[in-house]
Amino acid sequence: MPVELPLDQILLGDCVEMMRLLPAGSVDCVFADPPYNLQLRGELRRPDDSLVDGVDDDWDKFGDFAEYDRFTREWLSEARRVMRKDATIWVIGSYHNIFRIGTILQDLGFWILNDVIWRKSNPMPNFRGRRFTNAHETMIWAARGKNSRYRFNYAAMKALNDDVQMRSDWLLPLCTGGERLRNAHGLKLHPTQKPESLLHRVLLASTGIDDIVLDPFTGTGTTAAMAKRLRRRFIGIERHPDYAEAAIGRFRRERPLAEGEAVATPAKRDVPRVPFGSLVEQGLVPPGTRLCDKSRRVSATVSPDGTLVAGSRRGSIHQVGAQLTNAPSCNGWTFWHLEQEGQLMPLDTLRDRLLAVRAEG
Amino acid sequence: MPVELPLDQILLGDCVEMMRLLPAGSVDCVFADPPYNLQLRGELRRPDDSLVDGVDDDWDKFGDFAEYDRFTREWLSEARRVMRKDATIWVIGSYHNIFRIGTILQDLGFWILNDVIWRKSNPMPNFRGRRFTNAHETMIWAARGKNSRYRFNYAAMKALNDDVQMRSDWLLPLCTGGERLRNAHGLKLHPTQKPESLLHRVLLASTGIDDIVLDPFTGTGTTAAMAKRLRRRFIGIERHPDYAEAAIGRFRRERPLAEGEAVATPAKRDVPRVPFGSLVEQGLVPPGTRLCDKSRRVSATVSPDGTLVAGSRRGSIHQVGAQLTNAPSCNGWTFWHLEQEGQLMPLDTLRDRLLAVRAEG
DNA sequence: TTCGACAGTGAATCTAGAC
DNA sequence: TGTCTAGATTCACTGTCGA
Repeated sequence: MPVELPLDQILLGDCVEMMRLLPAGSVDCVFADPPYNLQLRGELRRPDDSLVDGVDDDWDKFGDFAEYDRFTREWLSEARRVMRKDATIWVIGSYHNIFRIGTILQDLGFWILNDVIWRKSNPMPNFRGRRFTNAHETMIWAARGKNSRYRFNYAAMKALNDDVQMRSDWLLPLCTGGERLRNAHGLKLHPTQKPESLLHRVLLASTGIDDIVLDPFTGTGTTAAMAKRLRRRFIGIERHPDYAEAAIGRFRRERPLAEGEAVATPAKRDVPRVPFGSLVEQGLVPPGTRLCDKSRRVSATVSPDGTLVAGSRRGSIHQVGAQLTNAPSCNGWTFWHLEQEGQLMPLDTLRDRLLAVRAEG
Repeated sequence: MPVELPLDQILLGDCVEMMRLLPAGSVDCVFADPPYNLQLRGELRRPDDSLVDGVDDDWDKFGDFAEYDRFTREWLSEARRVMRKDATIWVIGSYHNIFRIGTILQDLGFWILNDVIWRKSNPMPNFRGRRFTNAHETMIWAARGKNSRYRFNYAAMKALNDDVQMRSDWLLPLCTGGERLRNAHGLKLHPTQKPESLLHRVLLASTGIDDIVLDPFTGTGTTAAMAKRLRRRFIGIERHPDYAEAAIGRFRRERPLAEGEAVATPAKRDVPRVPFGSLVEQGLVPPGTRLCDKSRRVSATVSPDGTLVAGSRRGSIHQVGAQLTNAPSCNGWTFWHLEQEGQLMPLDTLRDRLLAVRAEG
């Protein structure tokens, strides 16, 4: 058994084998982004006929659920051994694998603290229109055991979120632009590089300065870079020589923030956007309601999906308003009115009411 | 075996036993809000409502997970039997139980379509400041099997969301105010009554008018009420007499939307088909018209029989479009454009016009 | 320099109906 | 059950190029 921890290094090799070389109870926090076990069946094209570059790498191929479960149990068991009693672990995944990971975490004795939703501000759309846009990924945050006295930097999280408690859903963009590592041909080096903002928040929430962070699936080293920037210590493991090399270079280039430097970058405020459909769903404008314009010249009926119907016309509040008045465009929020106690009230007013209620909550 | 389905009824009893009485392949959609086995009032109850022995913190013991898993496998297996081949199921839960449910769904052969996040606009804050505010619940939406040709009302969902694709994260408020059922003392009747807006969206997304919806854990009957309002058929099961009674009363009081008012935006596939030839016949696109793509890179001439000719190529608008772009397929309706007053207009727009004229005539 | 048009792209389990 | 084909299907953002 080695007595020294390989701090601030990225080890090349299989994560289970490499973790076996680490002493028990030696790390404060684990962040893991394991293969998702996507099962893509064929090629997918965008409506403009361009090809989607899907994840078809060998490292994401598993025979069946049993094989994936075995793999998951193995690396999670080893990670648990390496964790201090009060350490916590983050695991990120999608619906393909996250349920299996959550189950195994619980079975191994981890104590789930939160499931945190990474809401992507710019996800890939669903091109075939057969499902909801897959616009999020799930992270499970768990302590080593039920009685762990884990670290949660409550005040830092609150400060980061305009002085209200940080919620379990985080709105963050994908890793794009200059942050994305590319090879000599300009192609992305890794198909699933995570954004720095995500790891920044994870480490800020659950670790302290000089804490030891382990990432058993380092990839291109986003965790490594953020750990160094935030003055945490880091141990990385990566099986792929190309990824490991890129991560090592990235880690070396990264500069730690000056000691004591403010590290809280405020969260991007979620701009409230209210589709007309929300007013319908939430009962402020029930389906079947009759709307009319200010002068009661034209009218239309509200459908359950928030469209208006007027004779054979159906469409959004804006579209139907424009059609009925033969105008090129129309602001349905101010055009359409609701009768309440003999008074006509524009939809706009109702929307303001919904926003006011939300702001209170 | 009964020959008649107990439609628009709420059955009092254990959901597994009651589902056994239903014929296989008989329902179109299942919505289930199973018990979480949270520790309420210091008691931990098993799925069969028996009290867990000993201290009140036993949920982490493997034995209890095993018991919950057994219960979950049982009711999900029975639900699957009752589902039509193309039916879908929704299950809602939190991090306490949703990972186990997701794993078992997959193991039973269900095919996950989305995990949908209900983001609560007004969640309960975290009082101890030891975790992130638990501000969401997770729903899993799955088809009965991998090859199910399930229903997804894409156009209705898009309309509901201001004409952009509905995402997998939904912002909706908790069930409060007048919607919340209360007993004679003004106390809430059910600890986790779901908001009507949530079920409104679920049913609008995944069912059609007159579809049969099953809710094996009816509780106070939000699914029942929304099914009736939206003119779906309903089968409910509830074990607790107080809840069943409340749900039955609520279901009886609920009024369905008028026929037609319950209709949402139809899928484009369901709109009457217009052959391109009829645009030619009716003079909207006279024979000899020159069509081109959006960027005017390729062009073709319209024949009297509605085929296109480009050099030596002749065929349907789709075939010629595909050939000229070397694409495996092509939607001629959106690919080909007509020049009108210097502007390029897709054939799709002309088709919409023809349909509108027909509807009025 | 600035602006607009256009092209490119991201962890994706992505068709339906007739024959 | 398979085979064939008509035709349905995208959002937010970044970067480049040309005027």
